[in-house]
Amino acid sequence: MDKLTDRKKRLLEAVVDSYITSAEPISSAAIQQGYMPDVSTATIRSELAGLEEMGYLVKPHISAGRVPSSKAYRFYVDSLMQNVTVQDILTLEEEGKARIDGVESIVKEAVKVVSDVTNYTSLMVLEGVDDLIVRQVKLVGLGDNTALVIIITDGGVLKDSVITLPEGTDEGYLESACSLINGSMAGRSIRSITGGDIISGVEEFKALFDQIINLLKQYVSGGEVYVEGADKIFAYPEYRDVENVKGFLSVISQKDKLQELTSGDGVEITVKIGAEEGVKNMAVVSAKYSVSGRQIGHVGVIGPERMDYKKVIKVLTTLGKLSEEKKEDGNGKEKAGRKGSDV
Amino acid sequence: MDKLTDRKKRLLEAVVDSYITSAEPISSAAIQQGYMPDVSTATIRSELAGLEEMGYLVKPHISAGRVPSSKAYRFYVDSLMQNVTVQDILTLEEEGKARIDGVESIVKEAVKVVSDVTNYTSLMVLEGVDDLIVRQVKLVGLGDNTALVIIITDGGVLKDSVITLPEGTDEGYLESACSLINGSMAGRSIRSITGGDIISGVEEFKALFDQIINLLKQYVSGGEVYVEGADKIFAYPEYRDVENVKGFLSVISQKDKLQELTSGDGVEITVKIGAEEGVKNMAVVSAKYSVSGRQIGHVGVIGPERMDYKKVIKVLTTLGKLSEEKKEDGNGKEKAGRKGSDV
DNA sequence: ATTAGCAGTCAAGGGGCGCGAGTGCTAACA
DNA sequence: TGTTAGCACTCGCGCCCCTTGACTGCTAAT
Repeated sequence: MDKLTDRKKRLLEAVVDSYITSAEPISSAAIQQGYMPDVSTATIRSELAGLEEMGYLVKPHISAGRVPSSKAYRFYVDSLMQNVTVQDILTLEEEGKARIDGVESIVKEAVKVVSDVTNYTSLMVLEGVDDLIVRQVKLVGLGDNTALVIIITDGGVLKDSVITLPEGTDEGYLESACSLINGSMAGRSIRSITGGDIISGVEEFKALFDQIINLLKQYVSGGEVYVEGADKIFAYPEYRDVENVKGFLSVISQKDKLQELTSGDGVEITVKIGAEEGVKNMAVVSAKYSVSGRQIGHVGVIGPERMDYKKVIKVLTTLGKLSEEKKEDGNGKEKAGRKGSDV
Repeated sequence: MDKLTDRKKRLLEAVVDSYITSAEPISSAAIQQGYMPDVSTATIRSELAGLEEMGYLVKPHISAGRVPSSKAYRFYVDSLMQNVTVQDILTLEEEGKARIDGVESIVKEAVKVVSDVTNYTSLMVLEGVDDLIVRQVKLVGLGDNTALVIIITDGGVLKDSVITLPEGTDEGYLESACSLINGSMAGRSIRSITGGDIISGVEEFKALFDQIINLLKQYVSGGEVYVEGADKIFAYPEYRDVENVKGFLSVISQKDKLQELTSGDGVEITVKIGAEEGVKNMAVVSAKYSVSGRQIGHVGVIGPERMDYKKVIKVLTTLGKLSEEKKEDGNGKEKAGRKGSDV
């Protein structure tokens, strides 16, 4: 009685499936009608009792139908994951026409699309980018002993930052500093630069080096987060209860929490379900997200535990594949040759 | 009976004041106790009846105390605004030590401080920046017929963008394009550049010009929005009701709505209260926000209609003054000379 | 192993009731 | 004329009780 028989599995899927659409406790009769017309409700009941004992199902109260536990959802998505393949490519055209505008706007568009297509609140968590290769560092004097640092990497330009220079420096100083910096940083990854083994040979530039390395460190910690469609949550009846909304809002306002939730170590798709995974009465599905073949973060969806996992996983998988394909593809619309690898 | 007598005014303020802290209907007895021990509750009642008739007060039901209407709040803040002066500078030290990191992180810090100090959800709406002066435009070739455009203005660097070049261009092309572009754009405001009167004299560079102007246009539409402390809202009992939370969440997820709500034309402090102003059961207080003497957007606070306007207005005013003072000050903490500094 | 039938359980919804907070009105008073 | 005390009235709220109906678990027969 400890093992999931085949029928129990089908039953379990039936319960989860129904509950995902109805959001109300599922009775034995309902299952019989919708899924297993050839066995009696009594049989179903006894099977359900078994599943309940195993912790897959829960009864809100003794005379109510069954509701899936987190464990049930877990089972459900796990069995779902087994046949995840790149199926019919969903109409994510929008993402296809990836704009010229640099990472930020692509990301914004993507997160919007995900939210619209799935009808859940969607997330984009950009992560620290410590494996970017620094291509070039530029210093632009701004007068008043300040200069703008522009760090160009193979993944785009790190955002603007101003540093201060020692008293009384001139353009010449900037130029020599610049070439010195490029000499020791260009071509290396951010990780290795911030690793600490880089020292300006020249005492005069030490402070400058330190400032730039600090900037880089800051970027590494990264963690921009975009949330789209937060109000979509009210489409789901569980959010008539303020407590749940509270939990939801609290999660999506904590950037670090989101970061943690969406980061599956290396896995393509991560699914976190329920309180044990830090999201009471909620679920978070997330996938790696890449632009131009480089992984820059994770896209995700957050919603009720009875999320439409099928749909969500499909959408995220598709998006993931799309964004990865670009690697081969250059960033042009035509894919002739590899004449134009990444940006 | 159509005019607000002096006593009525005091009474009105008393009601709003109490309600702001208690969130419960105010009875005549409560007012007598806390504000006017020298008149009887009966008198107060008859006065309140008058105020109610004038539309300042509302009774949830016939045997309940009074609750302020939006009109009452409006009166309240208006009378408040008359004695807004720079009072005791609040401990906004955090803002003082404005970091080196450029606008973005200053803004993030500011919005966080506002939320923490006021204990409301705070907003920062960055606006289109069409009066920035373009200082310099740089083109950095990236190979593969693409180039990075870096537009340096007196307000910082506009974000990274990649453009495509005509086939078969080389460094020389970039260089001459660059100087041509700078020749016609440097020193001018974004508004005037996008105004449309700039044309590349040379046919060869026309496409390039157009792309850059398009980029600028995009920036002008601007509208970055930061929201901090969204979950603080649950500290206030009106948000036990899901409907209100719904309204709240819906407002803070609409960037354009936030933009509209916080933009008071030229006014230092804007206060929008209630449904007539687009925020049912809520209020939004906002102020201009400047960095280094340049106005870059608006900070604001959103919360229940019975917001602690005194506190909020004080905080925002102070922050506004602080950020404007920098204009005079250079951008350093010590104001000796203009020797530079910042950090 | 499955089924029909039956008794048991309990959430949800509705009506009735008493309490108490707070009002409006009226008549008396300064 | 403005203020006050007193009183009757109103109505939301919480409480209890009841009924209904949707389920289940159990048992005995197939």
